[in-house]
Amino acid sequence: MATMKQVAERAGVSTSTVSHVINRTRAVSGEVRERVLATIDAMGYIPNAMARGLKNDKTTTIGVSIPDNTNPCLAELLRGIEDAAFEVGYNIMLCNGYEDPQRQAAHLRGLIEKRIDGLVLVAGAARDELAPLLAHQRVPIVLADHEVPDVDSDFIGLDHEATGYVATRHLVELGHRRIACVAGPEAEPAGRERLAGYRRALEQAGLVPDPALVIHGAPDAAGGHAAAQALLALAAPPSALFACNDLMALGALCAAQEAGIAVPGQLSVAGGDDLGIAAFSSPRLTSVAQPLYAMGRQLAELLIRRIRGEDGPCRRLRLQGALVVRHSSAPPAPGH
Amino acid sequence: MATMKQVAERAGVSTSTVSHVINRTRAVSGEVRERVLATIDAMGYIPNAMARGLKNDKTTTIGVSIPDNTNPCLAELLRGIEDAAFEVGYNIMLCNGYEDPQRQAAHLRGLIEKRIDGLVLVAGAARDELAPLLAHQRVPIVLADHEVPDVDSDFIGLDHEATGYVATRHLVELGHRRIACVAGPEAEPAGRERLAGYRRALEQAGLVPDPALVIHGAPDAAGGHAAAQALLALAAPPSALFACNDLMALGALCAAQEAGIAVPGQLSVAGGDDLGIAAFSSPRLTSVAQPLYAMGRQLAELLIRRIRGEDGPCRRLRLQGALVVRHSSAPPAPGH
DNA sequence: CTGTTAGCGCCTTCAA
DNA sequence: TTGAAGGCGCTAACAG
Repeated sequence: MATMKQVAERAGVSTSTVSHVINRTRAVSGEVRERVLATIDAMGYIPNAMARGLKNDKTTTIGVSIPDNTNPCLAELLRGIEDAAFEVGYNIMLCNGYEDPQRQAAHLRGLIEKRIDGLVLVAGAARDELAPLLAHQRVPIVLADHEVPDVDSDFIGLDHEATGYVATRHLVELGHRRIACVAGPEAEPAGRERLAGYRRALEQAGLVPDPALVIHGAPDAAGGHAAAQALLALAAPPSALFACNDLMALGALCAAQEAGIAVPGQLSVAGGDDLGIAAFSSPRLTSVAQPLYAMGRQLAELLIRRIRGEDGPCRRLRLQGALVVRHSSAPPAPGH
Repeated sequence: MATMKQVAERAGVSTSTVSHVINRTRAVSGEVRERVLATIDAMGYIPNAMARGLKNDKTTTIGVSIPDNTNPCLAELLRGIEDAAFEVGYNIMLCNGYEDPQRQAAHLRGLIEKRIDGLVLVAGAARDELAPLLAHQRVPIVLADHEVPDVDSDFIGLDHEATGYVATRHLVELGHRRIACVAGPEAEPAGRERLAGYRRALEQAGLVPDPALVIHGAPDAAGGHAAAQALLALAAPPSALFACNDLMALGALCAAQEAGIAVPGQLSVAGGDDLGIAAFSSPRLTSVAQPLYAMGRQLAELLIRRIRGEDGPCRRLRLQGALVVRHSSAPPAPGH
């Protein structure tokens, strides 16, 4: 692989001249400039970012630590980050943490060795193991969706409480009185907030939340399926159900279909992410769309602004979702 | 951020000693070793991979160029790559190419500047724009699933033809005679191969493929929905349908439900990826599971072996899928 | 067992 | 308008 020195020799100039024509950092005579450019082209010379970075103390690379890129929501977020970063010349180093503190710490260590300019952190797991690593560095960090108590980084998240509220209010307005909630694990903050929104909507409508109608489970299709199954087997089953995320909602749809319960005829279902596939489920799912892609973009943009030296107090942003009504929700059957 | 020189001064030794205790690359007296380790710890020193890489001419980073990390299949592949790479100390730089040659070329250029040790390329778009960039470098490359005519890289892909064959044969064995195919864009190699497998299964069963039963469309849920709609509106609609991928199959399920066609009662549906959500669609989807995660792992492992100097002829591997029968396929209704 | 030294490829004063 | 030279942080001969 050609080096700048080789280019310089071949073009009969000094390396500093080559450097300057590449970076347009000082005037170079037209003739010399052409010659240098020509030999760069002929040799297929491409600057070495390691050498450059060593000098300038930057890598134009940002790390992204997320629980699992396979989660459709995170995939969308990741895409937003990559797009925004690419537009301003940054690359993304992807790290799947799987909620495993050990693994996250190992990843972070690697990222610091490689001197990433900044980090987007979707901190699923505890941050305790990360603290010692971060102690001596000053890597700009933006937190995505999951806040961390004792840390003063910029934060952009979703308004989960509003999501639960909006979805549930929709069901209330349709006329439902017995509305269940298919919730994720109790330990998960996002799910807990959505559940809180669900409760607020009920209370506001003068309905007393029935504890039997809230079921916690794995935040995936299997969890939603199991929860819905349990709900439908109740002596007094709900006429509507809010699932804290779309995967659970889809699982609930599956359970209803298998139990011979018509959706939305006998059971209305609303989800909470509006995944792409939600628009084509059977029936099409009513959900609350989350601006994940936009959030990814904003995360990257904010981080890069910080990297470039913008200071000021930490930002704290909560992005709003938007209810999308489709065919899985309707007024309750007369009897209910 | 502390440097090795600072550690050396503080510990009262030379930088080479520090280097050697870090890399265990020559004997160091126990006492000195302890002292160095202690000050490294105290100062929170973390080696600079740029400097190290500049010296050793490597980055322990591999680039991954894929069309779109949001595609569930690619997300799974990506996860496999990241996992396998992480296990041996490599990081992943993610680049979404979106089938855009310009963008892919820009990404590749950036990756070369950063001197990635190797590249996993899922070459959606043309490789023509990449060739000039690669001309002067010798970056190990492994191709994933999409072959490139005039290139001699290792290749690991899926056996799409077999996928189409297996899914279709399953429908044939169920007793179906009029079997449609919901295919992706004609230009897409993977889809074309699956379609070929579909045809082979029909011919082998002595059935004459009816051109009216093959519909090309966008390879997503919307495309599958539209195709199924058209199929169901036919004077002589099919009693079964093979969708080249799960997203299309899910779209087809949606279209059938909306048309009041029972699945599998009046229409059997089989897909081709076995996405996670396929296990919980309504009804649960019969599909052909693809070993995407394993493929990602193998891709990374092979690439890293090449990076580490293993030579030998180019590998060419085709991984097999496995039929998963669920509730969307059944024998045809007596009338058919 | 330990230190000195010469680069890796690039940028950037400082001189000319 | 151009070149020479030093140094970014680290590794690896080469000497002791």
